[in-house]
Amino acid sequence: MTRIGRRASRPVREPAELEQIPVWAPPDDADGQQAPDGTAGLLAGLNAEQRRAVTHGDGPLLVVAGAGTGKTQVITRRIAWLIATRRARPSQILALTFTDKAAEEMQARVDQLVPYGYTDTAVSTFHAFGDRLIREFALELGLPPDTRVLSRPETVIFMRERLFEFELDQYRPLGEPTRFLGALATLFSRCKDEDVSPERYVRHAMELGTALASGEPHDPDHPLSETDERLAAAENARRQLELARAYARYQELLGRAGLIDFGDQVSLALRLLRESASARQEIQHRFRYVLVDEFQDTNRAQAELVELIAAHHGNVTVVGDDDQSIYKFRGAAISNILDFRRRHPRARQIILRRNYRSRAPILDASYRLIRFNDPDRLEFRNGIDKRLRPERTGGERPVRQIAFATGSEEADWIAREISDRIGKGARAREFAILVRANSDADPVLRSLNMASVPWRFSGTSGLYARPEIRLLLAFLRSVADLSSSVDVYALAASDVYGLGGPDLTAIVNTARRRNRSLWEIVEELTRQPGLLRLAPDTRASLERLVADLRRYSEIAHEKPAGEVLYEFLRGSGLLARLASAQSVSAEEALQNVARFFDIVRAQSDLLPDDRVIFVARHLQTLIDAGDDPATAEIDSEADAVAVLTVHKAKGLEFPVVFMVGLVDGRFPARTRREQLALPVELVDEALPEGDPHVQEERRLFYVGMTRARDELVLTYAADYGGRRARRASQFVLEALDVPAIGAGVAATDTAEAATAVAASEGAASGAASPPSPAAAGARSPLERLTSFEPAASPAEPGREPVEGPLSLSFYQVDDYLTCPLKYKYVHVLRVPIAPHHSIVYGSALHQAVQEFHRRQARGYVMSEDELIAAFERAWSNEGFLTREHEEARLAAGRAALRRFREGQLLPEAVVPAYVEKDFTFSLDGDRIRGRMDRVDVERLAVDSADPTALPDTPTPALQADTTTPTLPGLHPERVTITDYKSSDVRDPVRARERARDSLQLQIYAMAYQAETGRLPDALQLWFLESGLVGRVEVEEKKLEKARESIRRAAKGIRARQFGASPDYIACGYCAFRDICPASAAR
DNA sequence: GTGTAGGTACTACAC
DNA sequence: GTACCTACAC
Repeated sequence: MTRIGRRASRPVREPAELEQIPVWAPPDDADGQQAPDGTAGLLAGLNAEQRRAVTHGDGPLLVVAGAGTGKTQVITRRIAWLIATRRARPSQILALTFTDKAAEEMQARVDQLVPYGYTDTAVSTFHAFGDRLIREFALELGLPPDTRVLSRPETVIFMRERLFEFELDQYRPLGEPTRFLGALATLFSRCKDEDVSPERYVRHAMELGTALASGEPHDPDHPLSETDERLAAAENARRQLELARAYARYQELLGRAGLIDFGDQVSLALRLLRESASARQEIQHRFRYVLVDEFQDTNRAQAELVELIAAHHGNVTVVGDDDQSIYKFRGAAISNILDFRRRHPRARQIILRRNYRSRAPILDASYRLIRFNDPDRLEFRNGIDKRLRPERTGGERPVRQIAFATGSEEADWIAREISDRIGKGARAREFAILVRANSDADPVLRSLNMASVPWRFSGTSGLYARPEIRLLLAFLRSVADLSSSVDVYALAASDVYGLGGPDLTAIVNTARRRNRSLWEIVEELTRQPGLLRLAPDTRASLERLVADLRRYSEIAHEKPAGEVLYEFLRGSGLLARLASAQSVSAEEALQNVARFFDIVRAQSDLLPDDRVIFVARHLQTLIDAGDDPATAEIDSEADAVAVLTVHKAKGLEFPVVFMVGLVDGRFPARTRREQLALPVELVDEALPEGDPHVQEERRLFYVGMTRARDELVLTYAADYGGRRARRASQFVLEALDVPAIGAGVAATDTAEAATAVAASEGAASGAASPPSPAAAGARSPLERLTSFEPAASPAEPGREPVEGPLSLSFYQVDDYLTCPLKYKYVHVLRVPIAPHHSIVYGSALHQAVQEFHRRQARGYVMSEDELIAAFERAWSNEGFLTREHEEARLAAGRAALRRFREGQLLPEAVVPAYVEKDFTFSLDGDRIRGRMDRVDVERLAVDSADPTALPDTPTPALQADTTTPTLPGLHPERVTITDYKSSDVRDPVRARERARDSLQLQIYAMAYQAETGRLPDALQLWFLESGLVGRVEVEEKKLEKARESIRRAAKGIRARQFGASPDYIACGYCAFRDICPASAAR
């Protein structure tokens, strides 16, 4: 399509001038036929249905446009047609899309069809459109004219800064007050998607409470008893009210600050149309035609907005395909499209069936698959036929499924296959590899690298995780706070200074031993070289590190953060190194650095002060709030294999598509409940008859399949590193119409995988014959990959295994088992870390309780004031989020101690036999040491000697009976070991589970046995905040498991194996996550 | 059937 | 940490 006409010099006209607009004649049809209204060119090349859709006159129109049917053509040509036939001036047309990218593309196409000067049609995203309305009518909405829009991470920071202005209890645990902020932000955003106002949410929550009070009759079939059901309902009502009020407060605080969030861009526009009659009239009058792309992905609020704008004239065209609705998780209401005709009985419906993209076998398989979503499909519900008819015929290849033994074989095979075909003349850009989740791409990318196949991966995050950016962040944090040893350590150990080995260990250990920060020690070392014996090159690097940090700290007071950062990049030689390296990775790193600079600049602009100390802190808060931009992508036009998620692939097409990792649990992904879900009563969406999650996953699979033009390959493996063999995705079976082949689908080696390929290619349906299950007996790759094998990670280079006995505390064992690298940071390198508020709180509580017990042993009962004074003496104000947070924790601690003291004053309370009891015992020649909080030794009455008869309370109702004679074979006393916990456990079941799984308690049991020759009877965790106690009996089986864990840790520590074992959760809580090269956090 | 232990995954994307 | 599933014991 070529551009025609020239930009009109005339200004935009008022509606009254409409009739004077000169008729713009589009180019004629190629065959010379001219339509009477001069629009033939616009209709050229369209099929009959498309033409009908484009030339639909007034009134509602639903265009059901399946994959590859020319949907965008229809919308853009319809816009051009409406203009060309003078049904509307360009500015009277509103076209709405979801993404900026889609809006841009559509605008470009409209520009090609309509001459310059006529293209002031509003092609924009819902959000951009809403934003424009909000600003135009800011006065009506009571907003300042310069309202700023907060991104999601920014809303989290906004709430964090005002955390104690919310009335929260359940959703602001003091041990981790920010824990639910992300979930709250999601919930509030979902409310806006679903057009639920704070008032409505609060009303709903109140009604839950009233319904409870008025007493609904108990359903005898309900699984819970009447009492339990009432309790659960009351708890739910309470929580919902807490959430609803938090939502109302959030809106109130935003309003007060003159800010809005993304959700508001639509919901406020909606409110404007609802509440201001004049604004409504004006807007309805302004837009005579409304067109919506991807209508199946609109949420409730967006659909409502469209309805209101078009309510007056009903000129609304929606284009979509219910089978491609894949954004339910962000509010897409498939009922919008399913119910369109019910809401608009006069609506015309046009179905586009001709598919210009895919060959017949691909369409057949896709259709077979999607039919499994019946009856919850438009086709079934409205009794229509929307099966796609292939326009591209000939040269068909069957859809293939290929099974592999392992994920790496799967990835290798694909890489080799693509590489071979490129060798035979294919272009890399003809291939796409679709994954369900971004993380599924890693093995594929590795294999493509190995096969030297160029690729581009469109991840949407990961910038801050890049090593070059982590280094810059560590630098900024170091300069902002020289006492941050973790960051100074990361900087020292980086390539820039190259420190390491025993010298660095010695330096760090000195810092820890002398209770000083790493910076203080390195700084002292340059002034007093005699402090430690160090290698000359270590000394030189240290001098440089200290001089640099001094210099940068100095200029950081004068210059903005961006300049300091640039100085570092230049001064350290990093910039030169990256710029001169001729590798793709260096180029990428450079671009990532550039991107990071943009962020530093943009965020600096928002702050009242743009110097490092403020910018560094702000950036960290932003990262903690979940900000995670994409990494740089070099040359998106390059000839490379596209590796992308199915979501990202929507709207694209490729000659050859591989869908990988197609196993149960990955695709379909397993269902996960939202952390805080909007109550179903507030969601105005009819439930489908089938499983909504599986249906959405099936639609996603359908979208993936229909990206393929000529060839589609579905692959999966039995072994993705887990212990269990994986089963093929049900979707593969549905699409290819093969019976389920159950577990053990994988071939045992690549030769067999190749057989599977051959079998697939021969079969008409493209189905593979099920390969034989993995050979039994021998250790499977599954086991080899996942079993914890210290030998798997190499010992520290240049270090001999530790000779002689180790001395280990429980914390050392526990840290090693969590992650060997964490063990190294904490116990070998001993990098000093800033105290966490939970540690401050826990240790103050402990100290107060222990003092109470010590005095108690001497016959003195501390008064409440004395106990609390002891608590406050042990307090330190480090690590708390805010002053309010610290106050809240202090108050919680005082309350816990009062409760604790009262329990101890009851007549049946037990006076502990030992407190703070140190121990050491030997296990396989290693020394295990530690300290027990509390040991109780109770004399038992004979008839109470059955320990299982004891109640689960912290103060067992037992009478000490000194006259009871000792019976042979029976312990006349009952020994209980207690560990006090300050963590927030409010559920007795949880308390017991925690005790059951506690390695610490098992170690205490062993220690007691080693010292006294007998095992204790019970072990318990005492949660001071709730007063709950989780208790377990001692069992040999558990003890042996605990010994096994200790041995495993000891073996690894002895061999100096400190390879990281990154874990999603453990990394998230690790103090070293910001500097750890292996961190899996975020 | 019920309880326990062990294994697994902690999305997808955008304004 | 935790929700959920499966296998297995009783």
